[in-house]
Amino acid sequence: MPELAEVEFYRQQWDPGLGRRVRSVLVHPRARVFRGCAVRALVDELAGATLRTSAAAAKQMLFRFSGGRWLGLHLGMSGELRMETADRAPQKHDHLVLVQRECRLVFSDPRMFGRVSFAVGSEPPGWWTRLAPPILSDAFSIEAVAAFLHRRARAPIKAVLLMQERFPGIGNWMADEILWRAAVHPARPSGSLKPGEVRAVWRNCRRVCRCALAAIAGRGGRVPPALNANIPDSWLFNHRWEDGGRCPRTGAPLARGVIGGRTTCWSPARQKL
DNA sequence: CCAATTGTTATTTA
DNA sequence: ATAAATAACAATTG
Repeated sequence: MPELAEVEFYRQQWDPGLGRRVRSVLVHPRARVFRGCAVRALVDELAGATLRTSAAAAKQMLFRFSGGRWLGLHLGMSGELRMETADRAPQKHDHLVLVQRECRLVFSDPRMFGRVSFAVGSEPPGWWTRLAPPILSDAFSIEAVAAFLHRRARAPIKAVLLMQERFPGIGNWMADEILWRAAVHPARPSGSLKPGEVRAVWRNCRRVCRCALAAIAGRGGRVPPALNANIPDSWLFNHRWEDGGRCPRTGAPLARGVIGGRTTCWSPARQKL
């Protein structure tokens, strides 16, 4: 599930643990989410460390602890972060639990497409610093987008929007939302977009990221009651899975199909091939 | 039993 | 050789 704004939402779930010491670490060490991770070192090094800061970028999260310890988390398809009371025992899919005095910080992921990583050092790990420039940064320029679409000219625009090396944090629903707003059919070859359409895609990448962060991750620490409770019905988001769903702008029926290997929803009335 | 799922990556195909 | 398409990963739900 988690894309850019959901990842930021889940990052905030661990905020109650900031500035507090980790007393012990509970893991399911054989779980797939630990592939490539030194679980033993993670458990030994995080026990006794204090959670200092956290950050989210793209679909990644990075938690910095005292002593130059870094915990990286990716939520995959079904991951989530929760804060639980101190006495609550880990559930079946709770692969990593940081036990603090007042609460427990839980990473849970039933399908285990997510990932845990751990590193020690004075600088953030390379996988973090090498992430593509954020869509809401100046580096995400229309020129960079146009060049990227040109290089992937034969691939459907829907598939290209899912490429994290240029569109960090965009996932299936955000890609559909962007193309719907830009009035571009998801199956269009990227190289066939006219300059005005490239501009519309670029602009709506930024707009959807900004609006999704405001609606899902909240502002100034105000956390929404439920993950997607604040998404307006004027978005495609609330209609894309409805049976007989209709385009909020035209009222015409929505279409669904597999494009770029992913289930895709679009409004044929707005988005023409 | 079959098909579906808001992600990523290795492998195969063109 | 490169880019695009496909399969695979795992668990759960309808």
